[in-house]
Amino acid sequence: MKEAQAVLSNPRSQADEVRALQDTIYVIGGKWRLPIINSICNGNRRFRDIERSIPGITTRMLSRELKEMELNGLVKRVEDPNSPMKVEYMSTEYCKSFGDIILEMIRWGKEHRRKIMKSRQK
Amino acid sequence: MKEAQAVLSNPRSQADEVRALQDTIYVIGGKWRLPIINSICNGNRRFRDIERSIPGITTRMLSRELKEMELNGLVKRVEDPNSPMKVEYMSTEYCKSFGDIILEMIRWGKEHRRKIMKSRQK
DNA sequence: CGGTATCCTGCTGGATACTG
DNA sequence: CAGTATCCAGCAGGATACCG
Repeated sequence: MKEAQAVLSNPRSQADEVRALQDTIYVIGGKWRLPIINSICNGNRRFRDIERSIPGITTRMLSRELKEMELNGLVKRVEDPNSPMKVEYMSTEYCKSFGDIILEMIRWGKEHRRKIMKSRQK
Repeated sequence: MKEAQAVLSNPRSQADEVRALQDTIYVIGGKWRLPIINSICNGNRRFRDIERSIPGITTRMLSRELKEMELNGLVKRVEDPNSPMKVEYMSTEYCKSFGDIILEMIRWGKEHRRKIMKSRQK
């Protein structure tokens, strides 16, 4: 089974991979984590800007996620001492480490939509 | 703002990207989809093999996901007419299209674990 | 082996209103 | 603008038992 040899890795490394996959899913779990990370990495810094950039999100969810993301070092919250109404959320290196995953997912989503469109035209 | 120019895309394409991202999240949502896809793409075909390859999953969740994945064309369920106890799940092209996403997530998970280990050693 | 059937809990997330 | 506070529903998911 030459093909199997090439495709399959040994059981041990496979177990590592499932675990790694599950870890990642855990960290970015939920509907909103990745879209928020994406938005901030795209340059949005203000609460309302982030909110507006993500269709369907509510202030409550955004608030909650941002708070937890700050705790986890995913974003930095910077409050202007002069006017507490001016807050900025900055992305961190940790935040940026999800870039490739997000890119792949965007790519997949676009491809997916293209295929749906095509099959509709028939 | 040359740097911003390079980093940021225009609003219209950004909106497309969020949408694509959200579509993808919707399709692979939940704890189990990707691990199951991964397992099957790794060559596991039998129910119990898939189950054993994914830590923490229950027969109920696996059963449910497989059923829905079959409906969505993510896997093909092949039943041996001679012995109904011999069933095989086969991956499809659609299933394989998640390969890159899974790869990136495994990569991230491994890197993440390495960093956790490192910071513990200090 | 390859699943179903029940029962149950909690958390994710939505709606809405309110605040400094 | 930048959030909090409440209230509430639904369903993802866990535990356990059972079946052909």
